[in-house]
Amino acid sequence: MPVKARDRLLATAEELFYAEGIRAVGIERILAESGVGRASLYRHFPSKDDLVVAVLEARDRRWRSWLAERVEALGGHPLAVFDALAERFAHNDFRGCAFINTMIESADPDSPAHRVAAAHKERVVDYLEQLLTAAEVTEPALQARQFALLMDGAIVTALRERTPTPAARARRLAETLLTADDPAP
Amino acid sequence: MPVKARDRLLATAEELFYAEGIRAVGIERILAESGVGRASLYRHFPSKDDLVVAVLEARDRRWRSWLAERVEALGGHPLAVFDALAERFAHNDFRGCAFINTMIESADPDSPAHRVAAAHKERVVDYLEQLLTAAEVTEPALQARQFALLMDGAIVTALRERTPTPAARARRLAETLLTADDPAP
DNA sequence: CAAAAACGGTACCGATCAGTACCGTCTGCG
DNA sequence: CGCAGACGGTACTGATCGGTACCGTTTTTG
Repeated sequence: MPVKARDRLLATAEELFYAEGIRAVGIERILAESGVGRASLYRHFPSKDDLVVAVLEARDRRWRSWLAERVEALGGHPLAVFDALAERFAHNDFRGCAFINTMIESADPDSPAHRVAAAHKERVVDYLEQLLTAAEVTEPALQARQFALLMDGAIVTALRERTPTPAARARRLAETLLTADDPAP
Repeated sequence: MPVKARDRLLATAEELFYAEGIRAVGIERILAESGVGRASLYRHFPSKDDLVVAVLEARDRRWRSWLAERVEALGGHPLAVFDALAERFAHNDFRGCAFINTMIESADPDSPAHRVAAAHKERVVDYLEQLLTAAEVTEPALQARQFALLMDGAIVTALRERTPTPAARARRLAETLLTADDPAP
């Protein structure tokens, strides 16, 4: 057990929160499955909410760097984000977007968890805008939001249908978007 | 108090579940805000899960008949579904799609609530296919799933951005979809 | 009109929730 | 080597969870 208690807590909490939901997972479960003592948890995180925020912030960083890495590896084209999504949808432990799930579960928009989740999505939109600007697309800011809408639609649909195909379908939609708006009026 | 206890329970539970989430709302809250006695609740619904299912089934019927009515009133064109969505997004008590929220909150795909929510989405896809078939679109079955993806994407985005604009943006995406695939190879 | 069903209110159940306090032990570092 | 901080384990708190049992009253209905 070379890993520190704090890291084990974050890893266990992230796994359980993603798989079953934040509200559905009690402190007891996290303590049992991580092997961390009760006092140690509250020494690192004053409350469950603080643990939730820490988990989401870590996941935000990891998820976005993963996306950038995959897009890079697939050629750097904006459409590659949908190929990256398809990879994630294929995992059988896929359970949608942790940040969408958090915004839905933590209904209050002013709650810390909700804010962190919303901030993540904005950062993703910013990244998409960078990609689209680099690809010399017209109106990259607007197109980035269209891409984000397609990504979230694909994620929710994949969660519902339990297949990776929505990624390919969203990609086709994004293609028609780019080709249709290329010759601007 | 002309309304029966059962109806008041369904109405109160639906409102609270939608606004704050199923898990976040306890039986106590529903009893207090509906003015129904404890025994009466368990006489009509053996458990909270049964109440949840009954609420979702009622909402499914009402939501789909509302959509059909709005689309009819807006001319019957498939794209009208996005105009209907825009109306819903404008309400300040909009909190996304109750069925998406339920599938996320009730993570287990085999749970009764999750199944009812998934069944609702399938019925919406069926309705979209009818609309697209009537509009003589090529491959209506596939296009219906594309429309559903765009609807869910718009709903999640509207929840995130807290504006009705994602409906218009999803509609534009659907338009390019229809015009691009009209002249099939 | 009277029997029956539906009703609202209250007390209670065991289980679980997040969080606190204190314990003895282990470990890394000066 | 010694000690300070990090650690795991246990016992406990008050609050709340879903659910049961029983109360007397109101409303419906045959």
